Amino acid sequence: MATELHIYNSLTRKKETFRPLNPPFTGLYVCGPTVYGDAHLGHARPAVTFDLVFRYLRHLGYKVRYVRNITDVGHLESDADEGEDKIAKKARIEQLEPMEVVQYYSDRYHADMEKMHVLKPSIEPRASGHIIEQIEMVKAILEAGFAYEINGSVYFDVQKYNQQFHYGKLSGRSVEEMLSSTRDLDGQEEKRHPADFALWKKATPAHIMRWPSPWGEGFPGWHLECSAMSARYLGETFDIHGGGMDLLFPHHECEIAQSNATFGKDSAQYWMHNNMITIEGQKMGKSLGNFITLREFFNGNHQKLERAFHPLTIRFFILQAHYRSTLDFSNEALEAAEKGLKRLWQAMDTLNNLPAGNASDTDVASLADKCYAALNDDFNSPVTLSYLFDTIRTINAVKDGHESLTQESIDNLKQVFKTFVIDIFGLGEPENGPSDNDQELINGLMSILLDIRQQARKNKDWDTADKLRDSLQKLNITVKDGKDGASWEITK
RNA sequence: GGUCUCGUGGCCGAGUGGCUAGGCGGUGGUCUGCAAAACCAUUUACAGCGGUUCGAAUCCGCUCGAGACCUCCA
Repeated sequence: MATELHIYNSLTRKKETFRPLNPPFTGLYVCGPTVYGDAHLGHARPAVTFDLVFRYLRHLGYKVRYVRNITDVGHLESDADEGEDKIAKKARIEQLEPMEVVQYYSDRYHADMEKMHVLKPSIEPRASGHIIEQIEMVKAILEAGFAYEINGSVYFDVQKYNQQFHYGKLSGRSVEEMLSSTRDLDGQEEKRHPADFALWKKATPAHIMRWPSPWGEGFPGWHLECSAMSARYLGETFDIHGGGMDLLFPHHECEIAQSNATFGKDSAQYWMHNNMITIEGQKMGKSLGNFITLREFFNGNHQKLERAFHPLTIRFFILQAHYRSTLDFSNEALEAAEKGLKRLWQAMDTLNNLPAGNASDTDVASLADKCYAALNDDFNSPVTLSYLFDTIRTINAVKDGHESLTQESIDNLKQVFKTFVIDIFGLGEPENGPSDNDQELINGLMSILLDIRQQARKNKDWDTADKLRDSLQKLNITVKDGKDGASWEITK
């Protein structure tokens, strides 16, 4: 049973015991979104994955500084010189100021994240706010001799770097391979080597987002921002760097190179990569155009969606798979997730009203240990959930009088469920219903209606009873007849 | 073409040398005026072929299939 946290490190390709550099402080950096469109399901994966990491580390007592950037500049359409900045392109199309685009989509991103119970990071820096840091880093790399300037742009000299360091250590590639396999792209004649990448790009006259620099007006390269901002807020070396698997190469490989070129050492100890979400067996991504935005999931407004799904269903769906596995989207899978989540919520409800017995038939004390062991094993959320679901069977058995639990056991379970479901998994049932006053009123009215219906049922006046039930159903209120009278629930 | 990952029951998904996660669906049942909901029980599996082993879904090899990265992508 793992009592210490183990993390799969992409850099070493194995699970390692987590040992922060300066406990209890822990630094976590995750590559955030480029805000030029609404976030889609794929974006939810790293957000939820690293939200779990953030929550769990905090739960374990670490003082976590979680930095997740917003890319608002420097992210080119292609790596070639002629590439257009994604933000600027969107701004041009929509006739907006680039920062207007950034603000608009950042706000929407935040709203989506909040609905999915993704906690805000400790710091959410924007690339455009750290131009100075990036210029300083370019200077340092130039001084160290690992970059060259040409026509107002600065490129990282991969070959030279590779003589002293290992370019490709993260992605398992060699520079020689890259030479032979790199495709020919237009506009690369400036580079000395196809694998070289831009640290600073000269702005063409048409380029809107530009800043002065020692090399003339331009803008920073995409890979640079994460290196500069992580160093700024977490130091030259820090604990965990996360992101999607598709960023492993070249983005993270370049980050490692930049850090080594600047500071002579790797930035992050542990590299974590979440796997992709697929749709019909293929990666869901911007370039393939097969993505469904989170908003579309929330309102059901997409051709491929049979209906809307609650934000927390999306969250549960993601947590039900291990973060390093691909996860295939389908309506059926989401419906299954929705029902599973409901079962979880219902059990927690049941737990609050469970009658205590004199003895416990089932040992529930080990539940917490098992859950911790699963999470300590590289954040294995699906196994943790399976333990909780096993326990739900016991909870229901107690409710039905088939088994019994002592008050102590029940309190223990309440604590464990709260800890894991709400605190760590962030799956607390939302109370987005009416305010307390309104709720009291509704409860009172419902109680009157159900009384009337009960009376009708007693009189075998099925017409009245069913009419009441059907009318309430139209208001999305489901009446459930049970042994001890009827209960109701607002569905939707 | 290169690098890598993966192929688990109707579906989604864990596990990873022996003790058959879990969810959803299906089926049977409890409850019920009926229904719904809920609950209980139950069902089928490890792509194929070889090898290692007392024993493999789990290790090795091959075959077939899928995907990711190599270009922007979470």
